[in-house]
Amino acid sequence: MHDAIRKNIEAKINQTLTDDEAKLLSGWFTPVQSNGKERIVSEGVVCRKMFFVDAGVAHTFVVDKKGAVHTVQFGFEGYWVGDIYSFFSGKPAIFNIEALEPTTLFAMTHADFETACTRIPKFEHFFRMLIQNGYLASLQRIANGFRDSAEQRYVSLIKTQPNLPQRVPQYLVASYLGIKPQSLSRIRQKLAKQKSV
Amino acid sequence: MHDAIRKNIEAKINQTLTDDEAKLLSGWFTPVQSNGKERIVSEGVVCRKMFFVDAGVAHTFVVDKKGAVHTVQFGFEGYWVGDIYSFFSGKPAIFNIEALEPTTLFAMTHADFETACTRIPKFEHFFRMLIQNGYLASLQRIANGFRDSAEQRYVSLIKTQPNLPQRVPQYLVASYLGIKPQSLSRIRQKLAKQKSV
DNA sequence: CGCGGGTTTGATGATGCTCAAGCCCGGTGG
DNA sequence: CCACCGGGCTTGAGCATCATCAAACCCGCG
Repeated sequence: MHDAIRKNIEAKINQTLTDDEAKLLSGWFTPVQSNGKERIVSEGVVCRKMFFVDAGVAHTFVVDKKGAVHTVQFGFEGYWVGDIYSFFSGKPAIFNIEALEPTTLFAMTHADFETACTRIPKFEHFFRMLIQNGYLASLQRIANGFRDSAEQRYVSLIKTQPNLPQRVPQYLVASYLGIKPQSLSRIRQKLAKQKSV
Repeated sequence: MHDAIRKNIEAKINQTLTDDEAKLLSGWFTPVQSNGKERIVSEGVVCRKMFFVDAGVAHTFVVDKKGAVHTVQFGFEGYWVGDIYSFFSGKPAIFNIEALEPTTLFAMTHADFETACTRIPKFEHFFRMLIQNGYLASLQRIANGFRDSAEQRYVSLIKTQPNLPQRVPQYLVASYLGIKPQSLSRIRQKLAKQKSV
C-alpha cells in the first residue's frame, strides 16, 4: 500500500531500499483522507506531521489581511507537503494546507520521523535531499519572479506542468503566479489570440 | 581562528561541540579572501565548496538576458553561502556569488563535507537545519512578495536589517526587492516626506 | 579640475489592480 | 423539465504602481 512512498524515496536517493527497510517505513505512515473541505494544516496551529500525497492535490497557501489567498505551492501525487518550520520547531504553522479534490495522503508524525532517521539513515538522507530540492526550487522561483513578467511566468508554468489547468481552478493558478484571476484571464485571452493568428 | 564557525554551529543546533569535534572541523575549512572584484561562484561553473562568511558581505545573484542583476540573498558575517544545487549535484551552478567589500570566508569542499557528516553527526544535523531555515525563509519571501507592495517590502526589510543600507549600495537593495533603483529612490523620498510631516 | 559611479528627479508608458457588470455552466428545487 | 441560483471565468473602463528613457546631481578620487 505504501509502495508509492518506497518508489519515491528510491528514485530521489538513487538507491534501493531493502524489504526490511520498506516494511519498517510502512509502519510509520498512516493514511489520511481529505475531501477538500477541512484544512490539513492550519496557520497558527502546530503541524505535527508531514504528508505524502498519494492521490489528489494539496495546496499550500497564506491568507492576507484582506482575505486574499496566495498559494505557495501545489502538491500533486508523489509530493510531500506540510509546514516544515512548524514540524521541526514545534511552533505554530505559518502556512495553510487544503486538498483541492478528494485526496489521500500518508502522514508521518515527528516522533516517527526521528525514529526513521535513526533506524534508516537512507531516509534521513532522502529527506535532506527533499528539502534541498525544495529550497532550490523556491530560490529559483524568486529569481524567475523578478526576471519575468506574469505572462512569461504563466507560459513557463504551463510548459513545465501542462496538466495543471485541468486539475486546479484558474483563480488558484493566478494566486500562484502572484496575480489576480482577471489578469490571468486577460493573459490567456491574449495568448490564444496570438496562437490563432 | 574558526571560532566563529564553532559558535555558529553550536547556536543553531543548541548543543555544544567537544573540543575534539571543533578541532576536526577546523581542519576542513580553508580561508579564502575576496576583494569583491572576482566571483566566488560563477553561473555555469560547478561550485565545489560551501563558504562561511567570517567578515564582510557576499551577494548571491542571477543576471538576466538584458544584463540586469537580481540578488537572491545577501550573506553577512555568520551566513553560509554557495550554490547548494551545484555543490550537491556536481552540475553547473545557477547562481553567481561575489563579495561586496573585502571579505574573508572559510571554504569547505564537498569531500570534506561528506567526511564531516559521517564523523560528526551533529554537523550533518546542523546543515540540515541550515537548509531548512533557508528553505523556510525563501518560502516566506515568496509569500511576502505576493502580499506586499514594494514600499511595504522595503519598510519591513529595513526593520529586520537596519544596517543593510550602510553596507550594501542602494541599487542592490533595489534588486533584492525586485524593483529598479529609481523606484527605490522614489519610495525612500516618499517615506522621508511622511516622517517629517 | 574633471571623470565616473551611484543616486535623484522628471515625463511618459506598460503592466496589473479595482470596481463593476455580464456570461457560462452545473446543481437545486419547484 | 425548466427556472433559478451561485461560483468561476470573462470583459470593460479607469486607476495605481512601477518601468523606461533621459537628464541632472552629488561626491570621492585620480
